[in-house]
Formats: sequence, structure tokens, C-alpha cells
Amino acid sequence: MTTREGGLAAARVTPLLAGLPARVVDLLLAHAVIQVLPAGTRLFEQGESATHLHVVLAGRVGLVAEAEDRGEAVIEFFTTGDSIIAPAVILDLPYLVGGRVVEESRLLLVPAADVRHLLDADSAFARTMLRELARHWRLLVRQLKDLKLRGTSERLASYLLMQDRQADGRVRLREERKLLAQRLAMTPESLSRAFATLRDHGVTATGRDIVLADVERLRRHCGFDEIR
Amino acid sequence: MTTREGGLAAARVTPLLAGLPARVVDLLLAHAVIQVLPAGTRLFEQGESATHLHVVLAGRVGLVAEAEDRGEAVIEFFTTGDSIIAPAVILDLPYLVGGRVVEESRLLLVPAADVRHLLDADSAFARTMLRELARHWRLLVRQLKDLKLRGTSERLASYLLMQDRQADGRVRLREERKLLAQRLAMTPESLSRAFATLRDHGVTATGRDIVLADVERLRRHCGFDEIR
DNA sequence: CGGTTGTTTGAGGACGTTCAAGTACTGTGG
DNA sequence: CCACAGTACTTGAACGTCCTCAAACAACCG
Repeated sequence: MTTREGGLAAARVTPLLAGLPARVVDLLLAHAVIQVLPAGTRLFEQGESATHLHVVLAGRVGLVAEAEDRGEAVIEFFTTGDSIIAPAVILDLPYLVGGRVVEESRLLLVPAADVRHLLDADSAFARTMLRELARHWRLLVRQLKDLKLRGTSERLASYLLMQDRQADGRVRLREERKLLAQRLAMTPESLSRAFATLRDHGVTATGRDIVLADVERLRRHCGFDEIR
Repeated sequence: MTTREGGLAAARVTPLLAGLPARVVDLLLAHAVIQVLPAGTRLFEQGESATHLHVVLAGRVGLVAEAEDRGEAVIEFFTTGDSIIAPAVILDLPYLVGGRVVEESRLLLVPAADVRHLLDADSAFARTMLRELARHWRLLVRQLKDLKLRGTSERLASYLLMQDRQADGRVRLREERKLLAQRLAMTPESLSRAFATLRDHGVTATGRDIVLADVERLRRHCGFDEIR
């Protein structure tokens, strides 16, 4: 499904484009395409050369790593406002990971060459992208900390606390548990047991709705980082 | 130990600064400082607010995560030409990780405010930084793949292959094994056993000098990614 | 040369995976 | 609206990997 004009107007309010001069945005959108894709769609595969910058306008996508005989692992999920695989586009290198639609999503696809050109030509765009990359860099570092320092139930707790943006103790999982398990570097079985463990720490799960009754306790359980 | 002028001249040939107009470099170096620091020096701690961009002019530094009762983990090592913790500086957020000197190093410290100012003012600098961040982003993604998809000896193999820049099968470890173990998310004991396992795959270790007799075999052992 | 620190090896145990059932959802057609 | 199929999730038991603890050995440094 491919729309132009109509959808492109909506793309202009994306954090990535919002602050930019109209002239620049026009150049970026000149050859851009909007796609609305169902869950499960494979956007690109690792090893392919970077053809487009993908911007998530709505929905949820995941970056997926695979190795022979070792199955798949989710590197990270991205949502509304995130641009993904910018590094491959910037460096003009093949994708290190594959892209998968986790939940029906509306995506903006900007040709890689256009992105590279505008990054050079427009410093406001470069600045915005820089901040975006810096933010994502910290996401990955936080995840590495979790993997290297914490066990399964602690990683789950850390993830849930992270998702609780409003800090009201209510989290809605936007991915199926199999994928969440792959993101958290454990099997679905271990994820299930991790949830069981967290029940003793005030976490109740009803389907995809999670309630964190005692956020403070959870933080203590996983040694949560205040640092955003 | 703090030097100015003399050392600052040498800093101009750093990849980060080399391609930039002299006027910009002058601004960056105006309040910058060069420090030569011995192994073990703690550069900054996680949670502190970002005061300086650190550029490694020579030597080796590590980013270290710590959590109570869980010890320390090395997120990544950086060497000559790398700038570290740029994300914290760019976003003006506290460091997510601590900085440690792994091997005596010469560092360039640029005040965070100067960096942010120049990032806004000079698009060439922004572009350089963007590429640097993109490169580092891919380093972290590669590491996440290793952690999520591979076992101990495979992670070690992957690391050794990565260090073998000239692809001649000769690697010199630039960090003590305890730190390498922390970077690879395993104990020193497990690292030792991982080396033992790799002996059967043509890896001989004499102190810090490693010889990879059969690179092809090693790649197969760990499902090595060609993707740079 | 003795003390300190780093590395290896072994034994036992914890955590997480695998394999195998069983239970609960979800959506579809009758 | 219910029956049913297919999928997702949970639970249990056995296993394996990696960690912990402990000791021996090697390397380094004053």
C-alpha cells in the first residue's frame, strides 16, 4: 500500500522534520514514500545495502539480528517518531540487522542518497539527526548494561520500568511475548518465569496489560538507573 | 599532568578535527586541555553531568557500567581517534557509564558547552560527529548481536577477529584479561576456558599475543559477520 | 626474592535452556 | 453464538552452560 501527498503532509509534524525549514523538508519528501504495513512485514534484511532511511510515523518496528542455527534476536524496538538504521544510511554501509514490523505501522521511506545529501547541505537536519543518534546510542548502552549486569527477571523489570513513560505503573506491551523474549535475550519460557518472579514484587500481568503496583520495589529489585 | 599548546598542535591531526577549517578547530581547542593519564585513572563516573567531550589521541580507554552488588562491566573499549561519550555531551545529560583509562593514554578534553556550540555553528563538525556516532552505534549493535546470539567462546572468537584489523591473524590484546572478560560479559575463569576451547580452532595465546592460525575456521566457529 | 596480582584448572551449584505437556487465548466458520 | 483450530503462553523435569569457590601456578614489581 503506497500513498503520496496525503500522507506526506502528516509526515511533516514528525520530530525529525518538525523543526526544519519547509524548503529542506520538501527536498527530503521529494522522493519519499509512505507505507502502511501489517505486523510481520520484513522491511529489509541484514547484509543488504542501505536504500532508505525508515521513519516510524506510527506503530512499532523491530531491528532483528540473525545468525545461522542460532535463531533470531531483537536488538531494539522503535516507535512513533523514531528513525531507524540511520547509521547504515549515513555511512552507506550494508544493514547490520534486519527490519521487521511488530505492530501495523505507518512508515516514511526516504531514499538514502537524499538523506546523505541533506545531511551535508542542511545543518539543522544534521543536528536533529545527531540528537536522534545520540538518544539511540544511549538506548543501546542501557541495554548492554542490562545484559551484562542483570539476570532475566531483573532485565524484564528494567524493561517494564522503561516502558512506563508516565511513571504511573501502567504498561501496555506492544509486542508479543515471543518477540519481547528475543529483545530481552531469553526464551519465551524464561520470560514467563521472569513474570512469575516479578509477581512477588508487585507486578500483575493480564494479557498485554501490566500493572506495577510498587514501582519503588521494582527499582530496587533490578538496581534501576535513574539516569535517562 | 596537563600540557597546552605543544600537545594541542598534535590534536589537530585527529580524524575528528583533521578535515575541519582551522577557524573551527581553534574554537574547539580554545579551552581544551590535553592530559596524559596512566592506566587505571577514573575519568568520570556514571551519573555525573557531562562536562567534557573526551577524544582519545593515543592509548586505550573503556566505558564501564556498574550496578550495586553486581560488579562492573565494560561496555566498550575505545582507542586512538575515537571520541567518547559524545551522546551525553550532545544531549547535555548525565553520563550513563563511567570512563576508565585501560592503557596509558593521551586525551583531549573539550568543554561540553564548546562542543554543543560548535555542533550548532559548524555543519562540517556536525557531519564528522554524525559519522563518528554512526560508527559507534554499529559497534554496539554488533556487540548486542554477540551477546544475544553467541556463547562465551564464540564471543571471544568474534572479538579476536574484530581486533585483527589487518586480517593477518595476529592480534595483540591491549587490555588485561580481567577487563576483556568484563567486556565480553563473562568471568575471567570463563574467558580462560574460552581460550582453551579456541585452541582446538587454531588460536594460540602467548601472554597478550594471539595468533589465529585458521581465520576461516574461526569465522565458521562463531558465525562471523562479514558486515563491517 | 617475597609479596602481590593475574591466570589456569577443578568441583559443585545456580541460572537459564530445552523438551514435552498442558492450559488459555484468538479468530473463523458453522 | 458456539465449536473448533491454531497459536500463544505457562508449567514441569532434565540438561547444559556458565558462575562461584577454592587451590595451584605463573608473572610481575618493588
